[in-house]
Amino acid sequence: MSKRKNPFTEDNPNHDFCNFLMELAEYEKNVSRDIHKYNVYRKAAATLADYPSRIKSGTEAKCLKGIGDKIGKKIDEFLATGKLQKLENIHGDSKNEAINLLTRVTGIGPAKAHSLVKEGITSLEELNKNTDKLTHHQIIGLKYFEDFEKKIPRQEVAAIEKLLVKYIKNIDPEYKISICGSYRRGKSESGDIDTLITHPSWTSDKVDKKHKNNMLKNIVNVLEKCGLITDTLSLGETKFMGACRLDLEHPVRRLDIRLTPHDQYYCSILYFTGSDVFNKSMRAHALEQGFTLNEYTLRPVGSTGVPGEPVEISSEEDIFDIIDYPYKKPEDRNS
DNA sequence: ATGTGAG
DNA sequence: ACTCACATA
Repeated sequence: MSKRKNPFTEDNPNHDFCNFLMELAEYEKNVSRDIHKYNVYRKAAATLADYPSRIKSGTEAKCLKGIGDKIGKKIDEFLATGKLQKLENIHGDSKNEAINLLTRVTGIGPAKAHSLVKEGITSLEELNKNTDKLTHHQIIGLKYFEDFEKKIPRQEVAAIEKLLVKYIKNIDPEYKISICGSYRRGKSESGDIDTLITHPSWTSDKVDKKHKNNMLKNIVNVLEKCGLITDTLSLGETKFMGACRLDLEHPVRRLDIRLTPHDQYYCSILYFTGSDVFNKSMRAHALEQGFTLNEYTLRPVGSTGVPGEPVEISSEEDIFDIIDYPYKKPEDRNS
């Protein structure tokens, strides 16, 4: 997923409160470097997003978990004036605006943004003149700044998927390829392309490091040769992060490829299909049934709390069955 | 080894 | 929450 900020776009009755709380959260994380305040604001926004009716006052809000005096006051101010002075002041400060801008470049986080601003680099133009201060990842992020913020239409992801499958199966038809994320959940637009690949010959019990090493590198090499992959942000044994493009008529898109052991493929697919909220509730359900579920495996949890050996899984449905959770098609996992 | 960043 | 990759030291 891309650098998105506000998951509360739903038509919930308190969505304007959620918005300003998330703005305050971003400010605390990126500018104040205060991760605790960031978490406090996010928690408050999350509880308000869950609340089914419109909040009428700060006092009412304070009854909710995660909302205290300070946030209650802010809700009152917002109800009375339609804005927050604190936020107005933040937006009026060009240093804050610069940090918020720079942070939108992939690879630049709060720490790097601060050091750049301290050196007087506050715009993309300035950044372009100072690429010597950037890592490779950050340079690519800058190069495609506009493209990377564009949403990807579903049919374009489908076209890229077709090419990925064609080229990779051409290396070895036994590769299994699936694009997860919001695309698999049926969304009409995606932020990036999250690809999972496995091969029956590679399972987690085989610690065949050299072989594994070359598998992903080979795939990336081929995709580069045919012009689909345009840039590499990072490339390890199991994870590629980079950029691709359907053709010259289309923007450059963020592409991630993960190579997963064959016996862990379905847990990975489940995990990377999301949504985050769905994953959380499914993992919670698994725990109630005495299992622990993660990106790799489903394991029974003994009375001692120590996880046992992974359960053998041969489809996504298996996972639902074993923990007795009603099967949900990817399209129904959006919350 | 440690910090930063991504997902 | 947790893992991975990369840069720097």
